[in-house]
Amino acid sequence: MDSAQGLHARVLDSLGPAITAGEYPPGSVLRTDELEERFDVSRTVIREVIRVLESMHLVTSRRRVGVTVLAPEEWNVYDPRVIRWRLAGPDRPRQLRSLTVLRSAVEPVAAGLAARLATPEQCAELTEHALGMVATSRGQQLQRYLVHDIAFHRVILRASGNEMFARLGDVVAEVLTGRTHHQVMFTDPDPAAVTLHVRVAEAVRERDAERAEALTREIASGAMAELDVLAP
Amino acid sequence: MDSAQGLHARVLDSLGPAITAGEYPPGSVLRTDELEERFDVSRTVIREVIRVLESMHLVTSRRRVGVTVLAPEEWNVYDPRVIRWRLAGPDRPRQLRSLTVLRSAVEPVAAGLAARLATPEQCAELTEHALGMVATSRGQQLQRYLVHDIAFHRVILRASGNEMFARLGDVVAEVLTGRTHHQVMFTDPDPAAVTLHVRVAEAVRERDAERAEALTREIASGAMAELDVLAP
DNA sequence: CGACGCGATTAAGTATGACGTTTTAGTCAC
DNA sequence: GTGACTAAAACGTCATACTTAATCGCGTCG
Repeated sequence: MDSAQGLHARVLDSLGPAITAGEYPPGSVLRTDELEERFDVSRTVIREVIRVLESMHLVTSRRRVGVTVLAPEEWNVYDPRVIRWRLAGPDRPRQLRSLTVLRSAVEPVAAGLAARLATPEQCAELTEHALGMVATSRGQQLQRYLVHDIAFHRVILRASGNEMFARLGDVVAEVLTGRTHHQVMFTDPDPAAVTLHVRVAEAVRERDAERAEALTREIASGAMAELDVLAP
Repeated sequence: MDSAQGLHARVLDSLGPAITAGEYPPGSVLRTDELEERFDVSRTVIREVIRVLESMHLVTSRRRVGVTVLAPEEWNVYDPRVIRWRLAGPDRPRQLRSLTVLRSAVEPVAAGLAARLATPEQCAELTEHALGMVATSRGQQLQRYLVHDIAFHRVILRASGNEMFARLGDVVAEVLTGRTHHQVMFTDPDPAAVTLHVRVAEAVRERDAERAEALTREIASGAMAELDVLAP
């Protein structure tokens, strides 16, 4: 997933998760030359990493003091990398909850907008993926089901015409992927959820914003309920 | 607002807005040594700036090619700085629209959650700021009104107990501030909106989630309507 | 005895030159 | 015309020297 093509990327993908995992409690101080030695890279690389972490508000760098780890409330929790790191760490349940609540707020509104704004092509994509979900919802084809599920939600968010909603596509993908991979999900997807997706596609196709929004709200409720079962 | 305490910060606050303003169309290529000369700083500084811009997905850096400006769809539109830059540039109307739609999706849900989870202290703060809004809603006290308005929405978002909602406090503040400063708002705030805020505070205090959510939806509708008047 | 201030120290910030690495493009041979 | 090989261009990394600002401690003054 993380290609880590450069040295700084490698260091970042090591240090970032460590911070979001709470290995360095807020207020901890890191010194650049210490990190230099720890990762066996030059100062250039460390400084670039620090700058990026700083831009995520994970740390703050002050002269004569060092690089201080910030409190979680300061973090840029919308940064896709921060989300991914937290999903991979001990904060995972809490993060999943936050994201699911966010989804439950955004996706219904997005679906309503999509019903008004979706292009014929997007309607077609939506239907296609909904049917794809139906087709792969039985017989341990979770992997392929997931692809359609993600694509479906992506299209909804994109079709809403709101760039900020569209950008949440990655977040939703992360959540759905996480659900499939990390969680014990031996059983096939809930048939009710599958049906709901089909009906959302229908509502959007028929430009019925109210219904699209209401149905998506149901999907979101389902996701919340599922969360109560699977996350502490 | 931007203190720009370091060289890299200064360069960033010059290059970032230029990119989000579309001065460098997607696909444009910047070379580091060219930037070095343009800003009269060392490679160290330029490289750090590039790394941060890269982390915002504003640009991508490839060997033998240079630093390529990415398409707006790629941008991390949730990064507070990107939001600020876009609000300050020609993309402002579009950005305001996106943010207001986002608010209209999130804030009602946040208010509903706040009604269930707000601490007594937060309830008190809410009431205080609602009353503050009432007190300053007449007689050209926009500046002081704004403070209470921002604080009110911040408390709602924070009281929702969702860290991702809480993080939108800055965004809302940016939008509300922008409305007051950039727009021609000679008239006093809409009395209906003020009343709605008071009633939301009431609903939260009485733990009436449904009502808090519905009332906040009305506030959001108002903001959307106001936008139709003021943004192209 | 306490408060204020000045200097010394420390760690980040900046500059610079050298070298490595990757990717593209151009050329030459077949 | 196609292939491979080479050369150049731009970023990536390293090492080092120097600058700047913040903090700590010591000393002086009130």
